[in-house]
Amino acid sequence: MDSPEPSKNNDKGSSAATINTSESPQVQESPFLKFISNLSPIQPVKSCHVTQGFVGLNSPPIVFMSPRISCHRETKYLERPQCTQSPGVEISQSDNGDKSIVIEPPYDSEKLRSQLSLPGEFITDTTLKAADVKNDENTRHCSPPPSVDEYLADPVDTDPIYSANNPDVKQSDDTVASSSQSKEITLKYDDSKDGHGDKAEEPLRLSQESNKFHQEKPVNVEEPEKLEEEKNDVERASQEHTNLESNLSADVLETQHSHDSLAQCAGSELRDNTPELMPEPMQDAKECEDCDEMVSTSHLSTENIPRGGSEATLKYHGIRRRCLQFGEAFSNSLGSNNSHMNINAISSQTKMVKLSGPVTSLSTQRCSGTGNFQVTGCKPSGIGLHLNSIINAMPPGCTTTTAMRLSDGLQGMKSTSSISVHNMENMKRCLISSNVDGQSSVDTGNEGHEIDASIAADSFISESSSLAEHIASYPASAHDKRKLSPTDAGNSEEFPSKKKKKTTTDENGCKRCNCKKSKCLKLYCDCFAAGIYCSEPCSCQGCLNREGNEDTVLEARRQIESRNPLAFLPKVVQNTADVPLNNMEDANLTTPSSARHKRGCNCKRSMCLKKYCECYQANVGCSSGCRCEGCKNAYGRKEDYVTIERALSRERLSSKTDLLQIELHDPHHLSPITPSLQCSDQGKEAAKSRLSEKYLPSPESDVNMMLEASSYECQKDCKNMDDQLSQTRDSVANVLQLTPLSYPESTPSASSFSSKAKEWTDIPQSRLSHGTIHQLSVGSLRWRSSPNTPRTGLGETQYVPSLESDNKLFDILEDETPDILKEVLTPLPNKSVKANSPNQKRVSPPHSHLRRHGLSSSGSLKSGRKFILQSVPSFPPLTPCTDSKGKGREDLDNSSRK
DNA sequence: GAGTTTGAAACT
DNA sequence: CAGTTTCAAACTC
Ligand SMILES: [Zn+2]
Ligand SMILES: [Zn+2]
Ligand SMILES: [Zn+2]
Ligand SMILES: [Zn+2]
Ligand SMILES: [Zn+2]
Ligand SMILES: [Zn+2]
Repeated sequence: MDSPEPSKNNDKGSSAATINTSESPQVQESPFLKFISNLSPIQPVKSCHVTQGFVGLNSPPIVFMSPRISCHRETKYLERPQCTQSPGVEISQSDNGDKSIVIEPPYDSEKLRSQLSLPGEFITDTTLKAADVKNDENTRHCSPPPSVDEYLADPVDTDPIYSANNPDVKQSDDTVASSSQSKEITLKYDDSKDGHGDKAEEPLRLSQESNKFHQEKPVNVEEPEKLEEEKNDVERASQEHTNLESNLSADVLETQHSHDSLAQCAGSELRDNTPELMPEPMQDAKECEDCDEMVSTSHLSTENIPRGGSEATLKYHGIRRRCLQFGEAFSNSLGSNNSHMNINAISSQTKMVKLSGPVTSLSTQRCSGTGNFQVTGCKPSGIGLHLNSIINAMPPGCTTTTAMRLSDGLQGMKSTSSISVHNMENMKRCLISSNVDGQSSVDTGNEGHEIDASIAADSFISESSSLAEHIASYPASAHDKRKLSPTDAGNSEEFPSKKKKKTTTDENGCKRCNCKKSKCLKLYCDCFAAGIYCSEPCSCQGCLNREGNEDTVLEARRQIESRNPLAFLPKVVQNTADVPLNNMEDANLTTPSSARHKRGCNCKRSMCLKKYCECYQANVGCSSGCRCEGCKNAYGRKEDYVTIERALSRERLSSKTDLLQIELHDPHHLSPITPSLQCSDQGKEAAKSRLSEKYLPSPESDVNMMLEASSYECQKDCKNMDDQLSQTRDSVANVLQLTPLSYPESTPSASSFSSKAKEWTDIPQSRLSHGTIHQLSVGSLRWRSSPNTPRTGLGETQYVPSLESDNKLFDILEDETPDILKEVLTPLPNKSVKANSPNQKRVSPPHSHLRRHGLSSSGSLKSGRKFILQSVPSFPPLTPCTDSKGKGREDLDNSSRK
């Protein structure tokens, strides 16, 4: 599990810096190499993941059951908060693995594109650091800004987007450091991707090379410093952000255009996430910046700092990547196989985490031995820790975003593996921000750099099975140990400093539990449910969900799992369609829509317009699996979803063969298809976009569950990270802890989980591979073939066999659409909103964005639809997003209700 | 901050 | 599997 040997070697040499060095040397040479380098970080991880991945592949539950690797165990620890890093790592690993194994050229290109596009957005959103700003500027130059809104607009889906986009972002950030170069680099990547596109070789190369580059890029110390300064001026940044955002968005768009497929996937995610991020990020960013600065100054060298910023972005990227990866995997037969592998690994990892709960510490220690230094090792380990850390940071509230965050974190971890303290801090920041919702984007600015690499890596990893390996490696990372040792533990409740917030949301924006009777060992507890240990911010009474009680916690988990094996899996799953390169926007739209709850909600009075609704809280629309009454879910109505599914199913049936052929022959042709979006313009649009994008298939069945369990691991990592930080800077440490230092680790871990979960879901599909693939192709075909299909389909689709429910819905959908449309109409709100909601980071309701996109993007088509498991965090709450998003709908709901 | 509402989780 | 109870968050005031 510790597999990340390579990384370890690097790490051992020296902390973060060493890592960079090790990798950097080779990479720098060519732009391609840079791309690769970005990706590369993942590679090391890959190896690790792969091993794990294989182990855990098949049965997620197994993961819990068998802790193979000590490392895994470490990860198990939930420390959570810092999800960003760890997730990122895992993702990266997964990506790498994928690449190495199968690699699908198309995917890579897409991923890259998506990443690229995302970064810009993130950066803009985050407005975090100067670097970000620079990036933005760069991006501006490169690309036209038009679509910025779109990204921002879709707050909900943002998470996935981030993951996908992040990688790009990171790159951009790095480039930013260099300044102008960033654009070029991204472009280069795209080009390379495009050129190689289909070839597996490229992906592999990328991963390796990317690693080098990653290290190198991060290395750019100069930028980091700048960033720090800028961070100080966070407020300024916020102002700038707006500007940047526009710029970034433009950039992103450009990138996306180049890489249609990737961009699309990422875009959708980004949109969703970004909105969320936007709002909170500002606040978080400020805080984070302070922290970052502190950290950077004390511990991190300039290099690290930049990474930190990037880390945040990375988190998101990781998520995105996952999506992308999955999608890619689906598209390619090989990819599908790989996805399975990854998934398994993930599941195993998660399991490991649980089991390891106790064990974890040991494993982590081992890994941690390498500690910060081990790049590779750290990454993997970091992932585990990340999850925990992330979780800790964002736990309950963050839920939806958490998954994203986690993934991001993992990515970040991976990319930065070497990062050490700065990264950690960054991660935390990121986490926090991410937790908030979209806000994370603010911080992410810096993160973007890392993210790019991590993202790419993630995507690759996911495809191959590398994820597992990566994950395994995690534990090794020192982070876990440190966190654990310190104690995180305890922390939570007692520590005075941090906890201001009894309320669910942490300062960071992360939410914490307030359990009084459940001892935090039941799913009633958000922390426990998220797979993370309770921490400082928690105000729980009689809490047994602490690091020290690993055994107890594991037992509780096992019991619950025995009842419901899916209990700790990610609640939200995404169907991602492989978006054709052409329509990034569409992809974005799709992603958001695609995500849905596995179980669905059972709302009777809330109309799915308030957070009482899990779907809404997770920023996802209701689906056929929901039993809600009078659903008005702002993210998507059940009816709409149903109708779409039906239509799709019909289309599939009718045109499967045709479509398949088409896709095979001309994957790229898709473009024209936009129809669905256009058609859907009105109320139904949203639903269509979702369905179409996603794929109709019932989310549950198709979508796999993500594993959240891993969160514990993350926490450990986070703790370790925290510990380290604390050592170096007490004052800073305090701050971090309060905020959730989960640091980078936390996010990564989360991401890892999410990624894992995704993998799981994917895997089944992959196994089904042919079947799933077909679907994808079909989906794409659908769009292409019948732009109108959605509508027509809807009307006709009623038959749809697959759909269990909901013919009625179908009808209804048509009528209801207006509300949605309204939302859609208001495109800007999301953007504007994001920044604001201080209290919580709410993700602005996706609809507007999505729909906008759908409408605007017109063209997007999704060549293939894949179900991606987004790792939607088990906790939807994480995000702050809810507010903004929720508000719109809520208002409506309220009025409607009474 | 107290009190109410809500729907999931847990239990029967 | 349904019905009920328990629970903690979301929401309201
Ligand atoms: Zn609790
Ligand atoms: Zn708690
Ligand atoms: Zn607790
Ligand atoms: Zn609902
Ligand atoms: Zn629902
Ligand atoms: Zn609903």
